[in-house]
Formats: sequence, C-alpha cells, structure tokens
Amino acid sequence: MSHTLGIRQAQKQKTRQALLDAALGLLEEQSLSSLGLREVTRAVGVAPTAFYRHFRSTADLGVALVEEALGSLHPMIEDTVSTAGDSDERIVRAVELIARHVGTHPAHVRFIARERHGGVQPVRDAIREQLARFAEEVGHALSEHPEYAGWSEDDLLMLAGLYVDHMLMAASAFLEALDGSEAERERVARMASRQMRLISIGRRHWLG
Amino acid sequence: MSHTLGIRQAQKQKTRQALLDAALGLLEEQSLSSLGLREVTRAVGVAPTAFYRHFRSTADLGVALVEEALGSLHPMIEDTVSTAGDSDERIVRAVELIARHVGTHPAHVRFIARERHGGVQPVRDAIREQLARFAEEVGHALSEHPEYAGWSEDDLLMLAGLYVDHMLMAASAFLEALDGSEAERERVARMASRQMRLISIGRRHWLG
DNA sequence: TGTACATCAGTGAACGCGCGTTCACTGATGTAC
DNA sequence: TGTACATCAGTGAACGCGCGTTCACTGATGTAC
Repeated sequence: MSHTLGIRQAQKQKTRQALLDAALGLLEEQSLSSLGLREVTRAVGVAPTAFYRHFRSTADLGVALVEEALGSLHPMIEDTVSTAGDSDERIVRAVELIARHVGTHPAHVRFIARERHGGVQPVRDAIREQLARFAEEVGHALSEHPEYAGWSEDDLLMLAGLYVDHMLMAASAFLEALDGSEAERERVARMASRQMRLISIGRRHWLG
Repeated sequence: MSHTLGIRQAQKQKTRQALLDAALGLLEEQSLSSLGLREVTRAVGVAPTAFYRHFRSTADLGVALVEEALGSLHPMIEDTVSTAGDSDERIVRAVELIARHVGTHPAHVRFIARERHGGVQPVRDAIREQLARFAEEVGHALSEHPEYAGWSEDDLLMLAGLYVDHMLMAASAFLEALDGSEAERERVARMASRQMRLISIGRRHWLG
C-alpha cells in the first residue's frame, strides 16, 4: 500500500469531513447564518482554531456542503430523466427515487431547501449554480428523445426548470412527512405523482 | 375624534410596527435564526428591554411578520383566481400581478421564501398554515368554475397546490431579478407565464 | 373640572456567557541527503 | 537505513465584544371619584 495519500493528508481529510458532518447535523435545527464556528468544533472535539485549517468561515463550509449535497446527484438525475419518458409507471419510479434519496440523505435535502433562499449569499449562489446545471442537463437529456423533435431550446429549458423545481418541491414535502406516518408519506407520493403527471400531460399537448 | 385608541395604545402600536419594520429590513441579509433582539431595538432606537413589551422572542416576532406578509394577501389571490380562467392573457395578468407585488413588497416576499424552510419551527408552521389556506381558497374558487365539474376534491387540491407553489416560485424568481435589468425581469415573466400555460394545458386535458 | 391613585411602555445598569479571531506553540509526519 | 531539518494540523491562552435576560425605576397616560 506504500502511501496512498500520506498519513497527514488522510488525517486532515478525516477532520474536515468530521467538521462537515457535525455542521450538517447542527443545521437541522438552525440556519447557516446562525451557525457558529465554535459550535461546530465543539461537536467534533477539536480546538476552535482548528476550524481555520479547513475553512475560512462557516459560509465557506456551507459552500462545501452544497458540493457534497448536490455534486454527487448529477448521475442519478441524468439517469432518471434519460430512462424515464412519462408513462405513469416512470413517473411513479422517479417519485420513489426522490423519496428514497430523502430517506437516506434527509439532512442534505433539508440543508439545500433551507439555504436555497437562505441568508448567506455565496451559498445561495452555489445552490443556484448547481440547480441551473441540473436544468441544463435535464434539458439536454430531453432533447435527445424523439418526442421533443419540434421543441425550441427555450421551451426545453422552461420544461426542464419546471421538472427541477418540482423535484425539489417533492423532496421538501417528503422531508416534512419523514417523521409522520407511512400513510402520510404515501399521500405525499401520490400528490407529487399526480402533479408530475399533470405537467406531463401539458408537455404532451404543448406544441399542438 | 375624542379617543379612537388612546394615546398609550397608539404609541405602543407605533413602536411595535417600528420593531417589525426594522426586523424585516435586517432580514434582507440574514435569516431569522440569527436575528438578534438587540440588533432590532438598536435599529429602532429603543432600549433592548423594550422588545419584551411586544414580543417574547425573535421567533415570536417572526410569526407576526408572517401574518403581516401573507395575512393581507388572501383577497388579492382570491380575486386573481376567480376572475382568471386560463386564457393566455389571464395568465399574463396573474404573472404581472405577482411581479408588481414583489416590486412593492420585496422584503416581505424574501422573508417568506427564506423562512418557509428556515431554521425557526413556529415560523415555518405559520407559513405552512397560511399557504395551506391559500391552496384551500384557490381550490374552492376553482370548484365554482363550470370547467371543473368532473373534478374530485383531491384533484382540485392537487392543482391548487401546484398553482400556489408555482406562484411562490415565480415570486422568488422575480425577487432575484429585482436588481437586474428590465430585460432580465421580462425574461423571468415570460418563463413563468409559459410554465403556467403548460400547467394550464395539462389541466385542460386532465380528465381525458 | 380637579385630585389622588393605578397602570404600564419604555429605561438603564448589571450579570454571566459564548462568540470570532490572534498568536506563539508543539509534536508528529514528510523530505533531503 | 539513519540523521537533521522543514512542514503544518491541531493546541490553548488571551482579547475585546455583543448577546439575552433580570430588575427596580420613571413618568406619562388612564381612571375613579
């Protein structure tokens, strides 16, 4: 194994990740704009000054959290859009995928929903950029389906934006239902599916 | 005029409103969860302790701001929905109404968008309740149109929720374009109109 | 109308506390020879 | 392999500061007679 990364670098990464994890946990009950640097280091068990070895500020840490929460999502989204047309079962599958992601990464989803319009500009900007990339990717994936042959670039982006917004809305609804009953989550899933189906119907009749 | 309210009550109301206004201003650049009581009183020019004569906490003040921002919006929404079917010109009119409201009350709109998923639970709850009331009212207004004769209660609420979510999304997009160019705002308006038109088309074909 | 007392919005001092940031440091890891 | 020096992630003390909350207060407004 010799030296895959070096002991020092590995330890540094580990501490950095611990800071990110602790921050994400603390952010379940507050906004980034009130998150304290000492709060985070206390949760990890390092000295407050250690924070500066990894981030300039909590805003900087927030931007890193955006990457962590959204950066790895591109493949999943691309996959969902490209395999799914809009038959009912495909829509149900997409909604299930969202539900599952919210179930496995609730804190990440909450963070994005909360800070998308939150009080820290660099973080808002980072989220906006990632969501715009999603919309572009979705638009591009759609453009390769024959059903969108007559669509203008503009209309494709418009529809892609609608899908991305709706995906986030559904995720946020699932989040609120996470501590509720199974029936409650089922209700959210059916509502999201029907809304997406209505959008699909509109899409199908858009040009005609 | 004798005594419409009493000097004492009138002065108290005035201070209370000044606290609300100052808080709303300070919240343009941070989240409620980091808003300090002393910050607010300093901006108004009263002693920190005066705050407690009006609110238990900044969370309590936040709930009052929700009432101020959304409470007065019910008539406007009801009016928009009941007069507007979904011809293109009606949609454009509705989007214009949203744009105008964002232009005249930007801080209120920002506050709602920010705290809807923000870090202060009582405020999130108050916003959720108001938006649910909007959805109910929109659903009820729709149900009185003959075009929705065959619609189930559930489907009406689903569509109403879609409209309310989309209204907020459009408002938030206008907010981001407020400091931009006129052309930028025009682009946002056209995008929002087209998305709403697509939803309308889906609605028209919903029952088959 | 005038007087005596009650109310209560806003004051100002004081408290203990946690904050972000600085600085010189330590000691394990890395590197050059 | 061994040695001497460089690097640098994490430390711990110290700082000045603003925070939320308490308390007894003041003095204008309200009320009872």
